[in-house]
Amino acid sequence: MARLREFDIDEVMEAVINAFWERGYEATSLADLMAVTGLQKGSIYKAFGDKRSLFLKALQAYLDRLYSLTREALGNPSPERAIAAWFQLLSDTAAQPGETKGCFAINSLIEMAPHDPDVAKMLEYQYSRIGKLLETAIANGQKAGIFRQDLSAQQLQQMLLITANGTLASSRAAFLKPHLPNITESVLAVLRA
Amino acid sequence: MARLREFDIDEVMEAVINAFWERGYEATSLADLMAVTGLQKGSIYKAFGDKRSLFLKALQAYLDRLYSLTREALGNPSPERAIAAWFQLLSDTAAQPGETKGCFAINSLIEMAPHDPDVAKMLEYQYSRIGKLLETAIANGQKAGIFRQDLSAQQLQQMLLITANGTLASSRAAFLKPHLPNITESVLAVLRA
DNA sequence: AGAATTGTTGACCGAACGGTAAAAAATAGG
DNA sequence: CCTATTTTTTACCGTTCGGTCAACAATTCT
Repeated sequence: MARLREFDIDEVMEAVINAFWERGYEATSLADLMAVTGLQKGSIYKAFGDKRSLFLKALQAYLDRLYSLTREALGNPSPERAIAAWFQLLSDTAAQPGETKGCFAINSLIEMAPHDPDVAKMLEYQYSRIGKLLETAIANGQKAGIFRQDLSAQQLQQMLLITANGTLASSRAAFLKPHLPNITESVLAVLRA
Repeated sequence: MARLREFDIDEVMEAVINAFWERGYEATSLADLMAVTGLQKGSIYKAFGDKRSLFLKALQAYLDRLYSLTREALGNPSPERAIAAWFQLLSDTAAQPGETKGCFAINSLIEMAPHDPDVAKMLEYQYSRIGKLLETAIANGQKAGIFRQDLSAQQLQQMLLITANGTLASSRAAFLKPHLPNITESVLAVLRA
């Protein structure tokens, strides 16, 4: 009953995610967003609301996609392969050769979580649901006798989550990227019984 | 032979460090810096140059102080106590109760390292010199038979550095802080032979 | 064809940004 | 006391910021 949208909303969202991912919220201006999307200011506001709303939607889309991929990886019936696949997933998204985008979630955690309750809540839920998947995989490994049992599944899950955060944070620095490939095998060595 | 400065330059630098530490480079305006220092714009420029120069000086001062404290902690003759003291130091600076400042170095790594070569170089050197101290402490523990030897001192050092990064990054989120106290003992458990 | 509705465009807004310069104030030496 | 020098203050600059609005274009239904 009216004029129809001229752009693909998913394509635009993808471009927006990449922009915020690379430069963060503060350093990404509306002019930048116009450039990467090819849209005018008015169209962006009509479709997504103001800058902050757009950012929150972009972050949520990123988190959902990452959670979905995490579930696939950690769903591997072999606990060891599940953990390895998960770390491989993190490396792939965070440390693509030539780029230093890191992880949109970690970047946002550091830039915004302390001062933006909405961002903090989104991330808290993300860590909660991923932590559950991780703990299950670890507990499976312990039951099978493959993983060490002197530390609880919860404790190991917390440590792996922190290590993952470290990997993702470190992938923002070109000079730390060479160290990252070793991490997966070190983590697995540490997990083994 | 002229008018003398009315403020203590170290006190002002301390206030500037805290401001950039808490909110990052982009989100800290000159108005903010004037507020926390009690100085006028002109005085800031006269004493430290423009905003970027001031930031670089603040970051460098922070890095030097943190390196000095790290050397003390890792200088403990007991390798196990050295590592424990170092993690305790990181916790103390990053996770003061009620605050979520994290680590100025990690915050800057994520916000600026990918786009600011000067910041990247400062951090690269910082990681290099701290990595050396860490590797020495680990190698000492291995020679003494206290630490595991199936992974090289270099590999363990890389993993501990990444884990430290994860701890510091995670301390920016209030909801992750409860997990941090367990990390030190987990790390030590993982290091032991 | 015309009315109603929605998307696109581009000009525009006030506020905040980082940065500058000239004037005023304060010190030290002659 | 006067001059030279440096800091402090204040007003001001051009630019960019996020955000708005009215005019125009395009589509669907009657």
